[in-house]
Parts: sequence; structure tokens; C-alpha cells
Amino acid sequence: MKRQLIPERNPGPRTPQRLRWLSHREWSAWLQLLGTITLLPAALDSQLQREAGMSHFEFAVMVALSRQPGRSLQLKDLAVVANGSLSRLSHVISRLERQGWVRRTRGIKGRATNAELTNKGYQKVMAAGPIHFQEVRRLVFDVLTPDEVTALEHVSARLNVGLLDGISLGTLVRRTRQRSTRRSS
Amino acid sequence: MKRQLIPERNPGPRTPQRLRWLSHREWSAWLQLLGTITLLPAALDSQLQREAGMSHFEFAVMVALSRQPGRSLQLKDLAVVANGSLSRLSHVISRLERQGWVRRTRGIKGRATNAELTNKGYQKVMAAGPIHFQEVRRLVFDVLTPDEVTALEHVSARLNVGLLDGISLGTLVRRTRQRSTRRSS
DNA sequence: TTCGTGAAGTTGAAGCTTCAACTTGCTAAT
DNA sequence: ATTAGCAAGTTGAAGCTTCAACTTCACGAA
Repeated sequence: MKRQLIPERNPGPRTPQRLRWLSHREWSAWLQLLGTITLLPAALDSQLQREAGMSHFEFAVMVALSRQPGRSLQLKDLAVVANGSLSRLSHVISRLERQGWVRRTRGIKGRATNAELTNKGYQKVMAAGPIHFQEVRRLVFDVLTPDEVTALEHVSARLNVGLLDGISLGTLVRRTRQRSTRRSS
Repeated sequence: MKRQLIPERNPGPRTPQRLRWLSHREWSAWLQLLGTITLLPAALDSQLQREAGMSHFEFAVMVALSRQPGRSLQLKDLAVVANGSLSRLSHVISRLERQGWVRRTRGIKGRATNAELTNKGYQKVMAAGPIHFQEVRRLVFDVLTPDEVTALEHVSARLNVGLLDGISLGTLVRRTRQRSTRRSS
């Protein structure tokens, strides 16, 4: 996780020695991937916001809870399942509590808090689910052949390994980095 | 391009008549994809923020400009290239202007405004590029075989078609929907 | 010409996420 | 038993995005 080697190289089209931009093939793949990871979340969010009045992250959190025995899960674990930071989750749970969809309960172990889906929340997810997943199908599964779905799952899974270990439990759950300077030039 | 054969399987409780959740296969693919579209953007953003003091979107905008003849492009078009709404872009350009990385110039046609990358901005992108793309390689291209990269590009491209036409130029550039109610229960 | 309409941008407010600091409650050494 | 250190959460501030309203400008019809 160290990266101090920031070569003194310049712009131009010429490729530096050690660090380069992307090759032609990589670049075009990158553009497509970028499109997907930008547009898809936006589409999901906006659809859920319109149809169900909640963000996709909120929805994901509630779905995760709904599938849990007791419809409840400790925040720490919920954060991992939902791919979000603990802080983000805490804020979101507060909002969901305000809506009466989720309730916080004290866990037995240590400082543990768990979130529990209320009945109202359960009904909400169950109502939103089909509508949302119809959209998911329209945007993703209807567009791909079964083979492509398989390929997608495979590739995503591989990417996730790296994404999770380079970051997970370090960034997802605890994110104390050196200060990001936000300076110009 | 049709796929209505969605196995009669249901996760949750009873499944309604017409609208369903996802099948088993779809569900697992969906979880993976969700992981990727959530974690990857987060990783990119946080890396660029730390190393270069800018968001990934800002970076993408500047890269897009840097590849344009005259290093300038009309906002409307820039929005499409960067996969963002015009409003978002406008705000971002303002920030970039504040940093002295971009300059707004009046276009000839109509109400057109274009963004032009300054020298300072150009240097900034050129310095950040290699660092950033090294990370991209680490997270994406090093993890995949050439075949997987090809598959990824292919699948992303297909998804993007639907994402763009269901939304593009309607949502990206102009986003006037019916009011989102944000109501509970 | 004048009016109407639509495309391109801008803007302020509201909402969500990130960041960093702070609180609590374990638990393992001393 | 004390205490240092860590894991789990919470919180307020700052930053970014979305939303909707508003401003301009161009163009075509009356």
C-alpha cells in the first residue's frame, strides 16, 4: 500500500519509462467499463427514488436485513454486505429509523449495535422489490445472453476479490487515512 | 434479444403474479455486479483524492478535455463523454475553474459554453494520469486475463447501449422528471 | 416582426457521503 | 486490578450530486 514512486515524467504522447497510460485495448475496455459503473448506479438510484422514494443503498440495506434470520444484523456486518462504510451505514440507518423502516437494537456483544427491519420496513421492501428487480432485469439480464451473464458474474467476482482485500475492513469499515490535501497545482 | 423465460423461482415469501424477484442464477450474478459497481468507483475516487486531490469525475472531465483538439469542448458534449448530467458538470467546471485547471469560454453557436483545459490543468492531468492508471491496472487489468478483458468490454458495451438510450439525452443532459415524492410507507 | 418553444446553462437548496474526531466497551498485558 | 489499545459506532462539518426553477439564445410559424 505504499506508493512514493511518482516518476518525474511529462505529458506528451511519448510513454514514460515505468508508469504509463493505458494501451489501446485497455483504453477501450476501460471506457466501456467506466460507462457501466457510472450509468448503472445512476439508473438504479433514480428508478428507486422515483418509484419507491428511497436510494439504492437504502434498498440494498433493507434487502440484506430482510434475508437475515430475525431480519436483523450487526452494523459492522451489514456494512460489509452492503459494500458501504460504517459511517455511511450509521447515517443511513438513522434515516431509515426516521421512516420507521428499521429499528436499532443493542447487541449482546461489546459495543455492538444491530439494525432490525420493522414490519413496516419489511412491507416496504417487499413492495419495492419486484418493481426494482423488473428494472434490473430490463437493464441487465434482458440485455445479456446466459453466457454473457455467466461471464459477467465471473469477471465481477474476480474484480471484487482485489477490490475487497485492497480495501475491505480497512476502508469499508474503518477509514482513517492520511489527510487528503486537496491542494492545487 | 428477448428473454422472457424467467424461471418460476422465488426467494422471499410468496411471489406476486407478474412481478418477481430474481432467479437464483440472476441473484448471484447480481450480487457480484453490485459489488463491482459499488466498490470500483469508491476505490477510484479515494485513490485519486489521496494522490491527486481531485475526484474521479473531475479527472475524467479533464482527461476528456485533454484529448480534444484545442483541449476544449462544449459542455453539452462533455457531459455525454463524461457520463454526467449537465448540472453536475456545470458545478464541477466551476470548481475546476477555481483551481485554475479549466477555463470557460463562450462558444460561437447559440448559448454554447465550452470548457478549455488550461496549461496548469494539462500538467495536472498529465501528472495524475500515470499514477491513476497504474492503480486502474492493478485493480482491473492485472486481475483479468486478456480473454476476460475482452468479455468485460463486450458485456459492458452491451449494457451501456440500454443504459444510454433509456436515459441519455433525456436524463444525462436534461433531467426533468415528475417530482419524486419521497414518501414513507 | 413577434411570439412560442426548445435547447443549453446556471444556480441555490436539499440530501447524501466522506472525513476525522470522539465515545464506549472489550481484552490482553503488566 | 489497572491500563493501554483496539474494535464498533456515532456525529458534525465539509464537499459533491441531484432536483427544480430560472435565464438566455436561436429558430420557425403566424
